[in-house]
Amino acid sequence: MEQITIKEVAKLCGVGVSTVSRAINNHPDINPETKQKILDTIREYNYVPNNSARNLKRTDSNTIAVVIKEISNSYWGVMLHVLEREVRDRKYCLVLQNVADDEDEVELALQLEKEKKVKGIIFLGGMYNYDESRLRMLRVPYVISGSGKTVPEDTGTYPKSALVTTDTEIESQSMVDYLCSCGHKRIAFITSGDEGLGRCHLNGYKRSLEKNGLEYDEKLIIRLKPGKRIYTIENGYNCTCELLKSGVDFSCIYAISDTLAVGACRAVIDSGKRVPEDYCVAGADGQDIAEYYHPSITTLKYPRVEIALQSVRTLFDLINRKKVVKRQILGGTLIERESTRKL
Amino acid sequence: MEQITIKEVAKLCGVGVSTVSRAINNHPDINPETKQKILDTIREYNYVPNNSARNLKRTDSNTIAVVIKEISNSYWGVMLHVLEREVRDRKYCLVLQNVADDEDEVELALQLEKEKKVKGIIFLGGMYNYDESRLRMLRVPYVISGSGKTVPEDTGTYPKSALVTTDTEIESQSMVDYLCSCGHKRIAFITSGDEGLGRCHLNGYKRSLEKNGLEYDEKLIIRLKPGKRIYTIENGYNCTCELLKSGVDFSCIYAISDTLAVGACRAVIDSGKRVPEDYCVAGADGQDIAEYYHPSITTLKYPRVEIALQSVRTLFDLINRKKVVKRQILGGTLIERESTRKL
DNA sequence: TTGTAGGCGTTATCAC
DNA sequence: GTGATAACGCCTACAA
Repeated sequence: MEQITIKEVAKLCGVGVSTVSRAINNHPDINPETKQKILDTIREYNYVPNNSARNLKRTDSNTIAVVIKEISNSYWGVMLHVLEREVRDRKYCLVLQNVADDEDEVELALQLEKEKKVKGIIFLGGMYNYDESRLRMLRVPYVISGSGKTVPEDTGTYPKSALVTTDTEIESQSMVDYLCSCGHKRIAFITSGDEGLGRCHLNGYKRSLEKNGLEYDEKLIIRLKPGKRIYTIENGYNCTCELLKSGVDFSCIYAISDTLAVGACRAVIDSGKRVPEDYCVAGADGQDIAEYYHPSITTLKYPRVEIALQSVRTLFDLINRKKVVKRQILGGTLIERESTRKL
Repeated sequence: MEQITIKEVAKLCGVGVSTVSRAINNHPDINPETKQKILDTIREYNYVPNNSARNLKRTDSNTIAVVIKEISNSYWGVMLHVLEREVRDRKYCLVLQNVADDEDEVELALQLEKEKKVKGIIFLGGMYNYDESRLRMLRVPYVISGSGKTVPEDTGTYPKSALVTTDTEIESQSMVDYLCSCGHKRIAFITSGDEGLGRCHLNGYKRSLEKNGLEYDEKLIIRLKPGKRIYTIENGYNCTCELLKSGVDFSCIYAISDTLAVGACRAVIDSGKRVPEDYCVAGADGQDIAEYYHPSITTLKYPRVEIALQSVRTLFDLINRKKVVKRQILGGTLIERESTRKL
């Protein structure tokens, strides 16, 4: 069975290629009968238009690209779901592009733009240490969603980019503030060892300690090695086990993701201690599991659905050349649950 | 800043387009100096080849497509991660295509084949009620991974497809067998209401009851409405709450995913009862959370990494026209944990 | 309402 | 080694 092209469909129907094209693309100027006949033939011979050829010719492709840092992270789940739905509601297509830990998201976005003639791009995760000059080369609008600190200034007539995210540093600071207010003086901190997100969290942690007049102790900081799959329960479990074994004194563990916090809880439980009686545990990001774990886990609930929603809306505003807010910082909500208590 | 094409690069360097093409594609017959000069110019002017045009011309694109039923399901996490790595190790690219609950995966695959000239396709999830005649139209090799019951017979010279999965029905049956062996006589069952996976699970459940001489009671069956995001903790929680309120008599809950089981556990706990003392809970699929939940959850651990690995290997074997096993059924492992006990 | 022809950006096949 | 040039499959003026 060979590749069937528009030409052959035309021949099969005894019409010209343009007529077939018109039938496919719902152009108005076409005889309904011819159209029906063509559509039937297409069905019968299972003709599928070649999108590469289409994109080569067309200026608009009605597709939105989502570039995701480590797609295997469960954190993106709902967000992807929302994005998918919203984009589909607007009659656009979605293409997903994973970017591995050692890949450059901007480079991939540049490719995508050329290749798929995407109308816009949403960056999910990463985007801390990007090359701004490369980023400027993107001619399509884009939104940095759920991470990153800023977005280049506009140079053209219309705004081309926007940021929709939480402020990691402030959020982490508020969590540590809360833990301090509970009476904790030595808070172990599980964070990512990278210079992007991990650094922001750490800054927030340090700031809070300072504000609360507590001493910073490097021994309480656990830096997860950058590399694949940092935010796993297993990681949280293992490093907490080590911490417990190390004999370092602490009364509370704060992890920068709920999955890590789950691991931390289990490690405490397995060591024969209790949460929160012996050690308190707090997480961040607000995944479902924090709510349903036993004990339920105190966390910072990031407004993920809201972020996803605003990202799509903002992207379409950019596409439609409307005014947009360049930096939307959405606040998280600190949710006290069973895993923490006042000392 | 305008789109720069290969033509302009050629002009800029004072060479022909074919020479530029050779430089880009690492062809051997080219003067290293010219090549360097071209590469420099490309860098300077930020030329990015248009992949649509490439794909139009090229016969091979060295990309593998993964078609995923509901990508937002956390179950796929590790598998995606493995696939990504394996494909990259073989110097191929990966494109991800989500397929929503109401979309047809085969249709999307057909598109992908034409558009991206993919060398092969891996179907993740779904693929129970596909249109076999459409599936046969795929000319590239494909592997149905982690789900589905069978794969069409080969018609051509070389095998074109393969199946790598667990046997859902048998797995579910073995879990219910186990629960029966613990002394449970009334096992509530949380499953998906669809005709694919949900049906297979239900068959296994029924078979086991029969084998163990137990009566099937429709009141114990909770069918989650097909639609978006079935496998959420929240779903498991809500339907268990209802079940508990309904007053139906049972001693054990078996849910077809670990996330559902987590929700079930929490519902039991919130109702003031204990797991496993008052109600036993078992899950299936073997996600991390089942191991780290408190209590840890008895589950069927599907060999997800193994399935992903075998899927890639098999796909590349198909691509390279090697012999392959058409149906690889990998067995799951029943892991007894804290959430169940002998009555 | 329909058909013809040119071009989109690239690669491959030729000559040179 | 290099440079024209013909495809690749589609869309869209423009002509009929």
